[in-house]
Amino acid sequence: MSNVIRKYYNFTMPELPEVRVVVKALNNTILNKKITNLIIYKPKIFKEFSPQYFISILRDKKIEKIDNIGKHIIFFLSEKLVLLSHLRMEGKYRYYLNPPKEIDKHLVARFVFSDNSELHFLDKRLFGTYMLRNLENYNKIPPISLLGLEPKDIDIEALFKKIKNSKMPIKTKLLDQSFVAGIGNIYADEALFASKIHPLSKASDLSLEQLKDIIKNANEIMEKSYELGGTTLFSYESLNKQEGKYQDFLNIHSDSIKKCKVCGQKTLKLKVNQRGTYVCPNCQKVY
DNA sequence: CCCGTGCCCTGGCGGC
DNA sequence: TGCCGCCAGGGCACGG
Repeated sequence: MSNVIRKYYNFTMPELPEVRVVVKALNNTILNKKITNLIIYKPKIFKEFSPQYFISILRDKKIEKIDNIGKHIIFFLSEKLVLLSHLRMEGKYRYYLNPPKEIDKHLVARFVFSDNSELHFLDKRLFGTYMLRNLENYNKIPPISLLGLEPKDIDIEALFKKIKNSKMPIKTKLLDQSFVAGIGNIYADEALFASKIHPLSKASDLSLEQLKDIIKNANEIMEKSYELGGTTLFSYESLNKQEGKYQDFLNIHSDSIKKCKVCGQKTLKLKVNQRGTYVCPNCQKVY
């Protein structure tokens, strides 16, 4: 089988539970603080406007609320300003009451607050993004307007209509944020494993019941992960390096899981849509 | 419209 | 030990 990958890597990125953990921590930390300065070290991730514009418009704004839609972190600021933050693979936040003098080499930007505490954004690969929006338009234009609903909110019947004619593998659909928001590579694998459905199953070949099962499992798995502080492998950390505990509960998406926890047979690592994909070929059937 | 491919970016790893 | 080149991936642009 040509799509069996023999090299093993352990990478993970923040998905919906991890983003929710970060948002919760931010709400507990920087709410109502006023930004007095923004210091940008890596301008590349500030999109659509110049870094200077970000600095000038964010200065003196108060952080009124932080929320997320799918994997996007949304900072609601005073004067109807909205700042979108996407962590992508390796973006992370750290908060300092007393900021260190030494600058981390991966430091992208420092938000300096009026009490002299600071929120730092770090990103090893500079895949993260910042975008500016306002309260009126932030959910009416991309990227937020393109997002589907999160598994907990989604209408399964409507979702089923979308895959009726889709020849794509079900895993590819689960990773499509306009189909369902928040599922990434780990939880797509975990949800499909829990549902005993092979990731390469053609989306149109699944029944309504099977789709219902996948979304229900995805929601339950991500909810449990959120309660445990998310999955920490290598790349992800919540605010201030706090680690999640869900990695202990992963059933398939890990290089260290060599044998299926259910049937004991050897697990496989495949590529689906360019994404590393873990599967139990015995438990997970191709439809 | 739907789908597949390639790009972005750089740390870390395999290979020598 | 050190250096080189490849690989990881979420979202988007682009082309068929």
